[in-house]
Amino acid sequence: MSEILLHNTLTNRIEPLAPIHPGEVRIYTCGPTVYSFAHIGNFRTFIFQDVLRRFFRLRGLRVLQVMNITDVDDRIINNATAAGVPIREYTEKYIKAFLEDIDALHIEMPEELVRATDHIDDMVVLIEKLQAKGLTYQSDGSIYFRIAKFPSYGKLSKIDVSGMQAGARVDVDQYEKDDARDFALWKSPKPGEHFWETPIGRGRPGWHIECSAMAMKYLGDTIDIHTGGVDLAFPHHENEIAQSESATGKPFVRLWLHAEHLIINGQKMSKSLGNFYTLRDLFAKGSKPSTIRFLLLSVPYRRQLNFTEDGLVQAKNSVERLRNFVTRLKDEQFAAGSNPDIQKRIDKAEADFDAGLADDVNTARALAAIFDLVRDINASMDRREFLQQDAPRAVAAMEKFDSVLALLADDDDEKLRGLGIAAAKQQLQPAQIEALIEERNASRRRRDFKRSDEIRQQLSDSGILVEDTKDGSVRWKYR
RNA sequence: GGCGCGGUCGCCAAGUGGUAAGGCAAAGGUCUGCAAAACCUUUAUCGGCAGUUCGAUUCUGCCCCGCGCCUCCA
Repeated sequence: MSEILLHNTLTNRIEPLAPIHPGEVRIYTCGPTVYSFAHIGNFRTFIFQDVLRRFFRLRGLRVLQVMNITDVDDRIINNATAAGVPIREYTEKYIKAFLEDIDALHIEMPEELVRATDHIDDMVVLIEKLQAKGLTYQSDGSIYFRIAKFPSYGKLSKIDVSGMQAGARVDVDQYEKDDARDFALWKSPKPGEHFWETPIGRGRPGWHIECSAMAMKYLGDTIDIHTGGVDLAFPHHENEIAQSESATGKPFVRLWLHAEHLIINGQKMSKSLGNFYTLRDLFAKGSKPSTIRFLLLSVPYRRQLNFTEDGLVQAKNSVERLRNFVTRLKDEQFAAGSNPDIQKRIDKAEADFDAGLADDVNTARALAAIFDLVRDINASMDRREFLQQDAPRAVAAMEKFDSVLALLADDDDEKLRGLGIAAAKQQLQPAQIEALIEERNASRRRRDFKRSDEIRQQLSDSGILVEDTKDGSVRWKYR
């Protein structure tokens, strides 16, 4: 097996993965800020890191992934204040929604899902460490990190910050800073605002310190991989580096992986353009979870993904093809024996799939390997060259692929129902469906095809596809 | 202006210095009572110009176009 290569934003090169702890990859992922429902772009990033961790596991590596939940920031405070509830209460519903969303998309739970507000003490300790080293200063009760004390500032994003001036396009944050580039580690409370009483004063943590504190607490001073959306490289990740490396004197992260953004019909997603979608929006409009997952993972993560209606249709049909194939493998009867060529073919597909993912998570290549296999095996089944012993092997290969892709389980309907979303057209109960199919079977037996076709049409109108198989049995599924 | 990404078949998209994977869609066939599924066949010379080379879509330069970041943002 080839070594796993990943693009490192820090060096702008493709580099081999070399875990610090042999056999275990430690990953920190910037999770959602729970001031609202996560949008579809967020999930592009989360699905990327899910594919990444699943691939590591397929390779036999252990994964220790930490994802944070930012449950305190300006928007949350403002919204909670407006709603007249404590921030913890305000964020609860969005955390719950987030968990439901990732479950619907088959995104695995990280080993540690941690909330910022549960780690205030850790952040305070880290800030104190920076204070002790003389890297900070106070202003109006807030504590800032002095960028000038960290000479390599900018190394991740390659941004030359020397030209940044206060007032220009830089948020002066309504506080007095010595240098526009400096960022807040700790913010003093505005009147009426929620605050924590700590040794470094009253207030709340800055956004960047939370990730540094939690990442190092759970993963150590130097972590293997840190992921996030491209927009986070500056300033968020840059600031994480400055804080963490100043505090420990060690490299903070070995590999920085940044997922490109998703755009909608060629335009940036934004509320003002009216093209801002949450997952639930798309589900409500009829998309299946598996469709979204396929679409979001089908384009390699470092490539911008243009999200379109057309793309949804294509993704849906592609998933269908994969599922149909597995159904055929399991349902069809094959002649006894095994075909050595088939095993070779499967081995090749597995090797290609692995090589694709090992090449900086090239999901397009990995998918091509699968579709190649699907076509070849379908053809060999048609030619009767595919034998009984081959079937379980092919199924096992598909399951192996699916341990990374997670698209085959036909549980879309169940997931949607779990979210309280059911397609309006699916009004028939399973018992009614079975009854109609039984009537259709009877019609067919007496060759009353007019009646049988009527019934199929009726079911079709309710979103149910009826298929007659070669062996005479009939099966149905939601479309 | 700085930094970065991209422009490959109708759509999505991989890829290599020696004439281009895969998926979706479309058309025509095979199969089917009809469908569905599946299979077969058909459909590109890789934004433009110049250069390097025996040979470039793949390297270099310039240009055009799209997008992102540089301020909160996955």
